[in-house]
Amino acid sequence: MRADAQRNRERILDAAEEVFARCGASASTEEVARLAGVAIGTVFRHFPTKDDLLAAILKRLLARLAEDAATLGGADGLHVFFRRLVGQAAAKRTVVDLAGVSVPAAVSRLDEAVGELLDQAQAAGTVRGDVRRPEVMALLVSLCQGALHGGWDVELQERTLAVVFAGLAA
Amino acid sequence: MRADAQRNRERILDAAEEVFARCGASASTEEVARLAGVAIGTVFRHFPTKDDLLAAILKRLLARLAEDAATLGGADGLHVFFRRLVGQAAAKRTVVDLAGVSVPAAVSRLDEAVGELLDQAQAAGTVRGDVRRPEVMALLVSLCQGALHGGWDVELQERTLAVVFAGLAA
DNA sequence: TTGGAAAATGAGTCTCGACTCATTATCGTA
DNA sequence: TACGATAATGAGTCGAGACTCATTTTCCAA
Repeated sequence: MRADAQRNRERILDAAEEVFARCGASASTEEVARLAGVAIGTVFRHFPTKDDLLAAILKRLLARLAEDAATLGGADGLHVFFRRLVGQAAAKRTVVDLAGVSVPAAVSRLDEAVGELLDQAQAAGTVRGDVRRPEVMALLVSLCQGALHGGWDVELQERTLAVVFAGLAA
Repeated sequence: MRADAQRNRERILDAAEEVFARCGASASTEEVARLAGVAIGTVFRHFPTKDDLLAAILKRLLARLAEDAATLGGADGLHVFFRRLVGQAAAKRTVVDLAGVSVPAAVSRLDEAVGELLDQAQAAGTVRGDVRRPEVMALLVSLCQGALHGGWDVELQERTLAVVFAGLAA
């Protein structure tokens, strides 16, 4: 790949991440091109359809989240991760919006990272033993959706998470 | 209002409820008109914009939910309501989709009904005393969103709700 | 029964956004 | 440097869906 093409590809991904984070997946490709400083045709050369572009940034975001999760651990790693993710949900609409576009590999990596955090929390006794990964992911996703659509303030978020944490511990 | 106008208004509302439940708020007004058996112009005569139509059915749905909640009560009324609502979330996309369209009065009636259920559950000791209405609503909304976008099966739903119920009780 | 107001009709307008492609510009190699 | 391959450009096409309005139909009160 030529150097200019490589450079533009990066610019487009960065721009797309910002635009979709701000306006959700319904933002126009035109807007992405404008922010990236390239013509609309260039965006479509790199990503033949809008879905391809969405999939690409979703993949990046999920990979970043998995990485982030991997740096956490110990008794309350899972709790920290929950709090962090839910707190960002409103700002990063993208992850939350994208029920349609799926990136199996990236999702499963995140899934594993969360499983790891869960194992550690259970070993430390912060989370009871019969809780399994699927419901933890379900709760995480639900809370992110809820936070995004509900516009929670910090206190409500904390109170809501407190209930869930109590449920995981009880 | 003339009799035929009244009749068509009802037909349109019923059709809209079904169409938006099936396809979400992005379904076209044309589709609603077709199912209602009226011309597109008739829909716009009754509801000048698509948002007006969405607001109208949202109002009906919320009123129905509030009514439904009012018939429940006792120690596990809140729990039954949660299970019922989350179970329907995937089928009734409409309520869940509609972050944008708001119908304050209808929402606050639902809010009150849930508050009533919460009071009774707390009186019965099924839910601990320091839990408040806002986080209960937040959890309810989150779980509906999660169930819709995640496509949960019955077991996952039950396991997820079990964690939340434990958190409310603990 | 009938006159006119209210309502319904549906082809047409308008906007918006995804996507195309002929043309022009840029890169990297020989 | 020169040249062909690769990439960028952006005006234009296309389809979809919200909304309009001149015309026709239906209702109902006198």
